Amino acid sequence: MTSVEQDKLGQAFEDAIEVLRHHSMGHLQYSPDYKNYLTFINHCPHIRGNSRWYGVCPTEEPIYNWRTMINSAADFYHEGNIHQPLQNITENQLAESAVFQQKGVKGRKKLRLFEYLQESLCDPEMASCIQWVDKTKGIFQFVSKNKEKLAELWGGKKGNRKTMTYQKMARALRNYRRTGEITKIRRKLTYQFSEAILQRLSPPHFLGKEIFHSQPVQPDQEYLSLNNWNASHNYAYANYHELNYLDC
DNA sequence: TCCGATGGGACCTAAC
DNA sequence: TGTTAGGTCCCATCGG
Repeated sequence: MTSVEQDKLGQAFEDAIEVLRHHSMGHLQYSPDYKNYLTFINHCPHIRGNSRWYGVCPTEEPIYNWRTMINSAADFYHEGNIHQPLQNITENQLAESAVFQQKGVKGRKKLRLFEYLQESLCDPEMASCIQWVDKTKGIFQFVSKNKEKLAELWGGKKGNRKTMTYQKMARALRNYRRTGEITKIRRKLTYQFSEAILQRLSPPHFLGKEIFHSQPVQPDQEYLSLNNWNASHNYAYANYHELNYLDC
């Protein structure tokens, strides 16, 4: 890495720290700085293992659901409203954006399956259908007894003609393997979100700081630690192209 | 052996 | 009109 690149890297990280300071002060904003932070963290896994930076991460959960925030903020970001502080957004706006209003709203993204699963995982009422196995690693499991119910709700949300079944939903999940967004764990009804998806849908501190640790993969480990995800799947998420010049 | 879970090919649909 | 994401159908294999 050249000195110029090092300077850019340092500046990016300083920006990231500044964003986290804003978060810890309760001034939650989705800004390009925060996006840069996500980009930076994703590209520089060695930084994650540096306990020096843990101190800047707030431990308490924010008032708003972080995933909803990110979804909403992403919409505003894409729509060019990046300078609008999130605290100025009404709860209705947040809810509307989180659901993504898949039909008839121009510019809204369709609700994707992994987003629906994330929503369900954060919904206590859905705990009988789907549960976290290891939230920090993004591993979740369908509840055998009620997995069909979850599938039906997903089908209903999509407005499918026919009843969605777990089998069909699992088929859709398998398609995520091609992109690396979700992989199947060699355990019954168990899947794992990719690091990119987790970081897109939730900020690191919301998932717990374990996400930053470099955990050695045990030979008998059935799932990948998040820090080994990219190495295993060579998956470059589209949002992270900005800092490609930084050779972390 | 049974049955649920899993895997995948092929094609279709709808939104963008 | 092409691409993307997901739905649908169907069949094979695996494992408890």
